[in-house]
Amino acid sequence: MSGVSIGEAARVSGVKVPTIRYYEQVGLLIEPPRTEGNRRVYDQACLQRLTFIRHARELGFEVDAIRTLLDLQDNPGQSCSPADSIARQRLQDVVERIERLKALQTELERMIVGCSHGTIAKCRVIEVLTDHGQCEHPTH
Amino acid sequence: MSGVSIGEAARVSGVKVPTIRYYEQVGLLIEPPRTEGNRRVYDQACLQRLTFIRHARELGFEVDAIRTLLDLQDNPGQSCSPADSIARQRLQDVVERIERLKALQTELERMIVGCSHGTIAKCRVIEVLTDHGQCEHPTH
DNA sequence: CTACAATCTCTAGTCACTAGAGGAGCAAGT
DNA sequence: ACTTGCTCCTCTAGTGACTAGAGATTGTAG
Repeated sequence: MSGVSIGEAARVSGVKVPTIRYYEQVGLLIEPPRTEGNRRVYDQACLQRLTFIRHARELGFEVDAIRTLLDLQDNPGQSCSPADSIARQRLQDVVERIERLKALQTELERMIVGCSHGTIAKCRVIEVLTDHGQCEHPTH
Repeated sequence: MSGVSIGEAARVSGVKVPTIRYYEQVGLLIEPPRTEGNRRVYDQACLQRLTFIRHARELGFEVDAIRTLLDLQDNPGQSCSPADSIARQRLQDVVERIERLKALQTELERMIVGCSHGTIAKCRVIEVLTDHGQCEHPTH
């Protein structure tokens, strides 16, 4: 017992049905056993794995990184430093992205606040986009 | 005079050569005139348009939004409120993304700090990913 | 028995490029 | 004139992580 259909697996894990099939296709999930009628049957371990994947994806880990993390999870005796470094790499990524987005936020706000809501001819939004010299952030 | 090659246009605008051709293909740029030897020739207006596109892309506007912004720029008599609302939409997007990334940052930091650098069996990174209940942020 | 939902496989589409093949044009040096 | 090497041309296919849809089959509730 305790085998569930793909639909049920989707409901439980929060991963959509086609996405589950996709994960199987790209090798994140091993091919599950089938019923006589050729339907996939998922057991508890598989469901956990799915939840793991969903969670990791939500944290922005790439599928490739997740593959490595899953490999590590499957071999609990190893050093966890690869997992640690993947997570650190991801954190650095996130921090950098936040920085860049904050710069964008500033610039967008300047554009919008400066707009006097008249015609395009005097639109600050268009103007800033046209003339890059008006940017305060030299990052781009 | 004043017509430049695609390579020169790329250098001036900061948009790569294949990307320029791509923009032409998807209709952001009109097809430029050609030399006898079939090479594209860009004039000043085209270069400005390219810079406009690059800048807008750097601010994260989608190609579709840029199409609209370019249309607006071409008709300067109109109200600028569509441009304004595209920019506001984009700003909201950015702000939301920052929020989400900050939550991720927190969670990644908790994962990493909690890791005692032993084996996978005790790895906090893997543990948190496996057991979603350990998340503080209920957003996912 | 008959709807209807859920599942199956397969292909193609998304976005904004990027990479590469295979060929032609062009400018400078020998 | 010739060669070297750069730029340019078109075209197709690949990226990541799915998503959408067609068309067929299976399972289930009334």
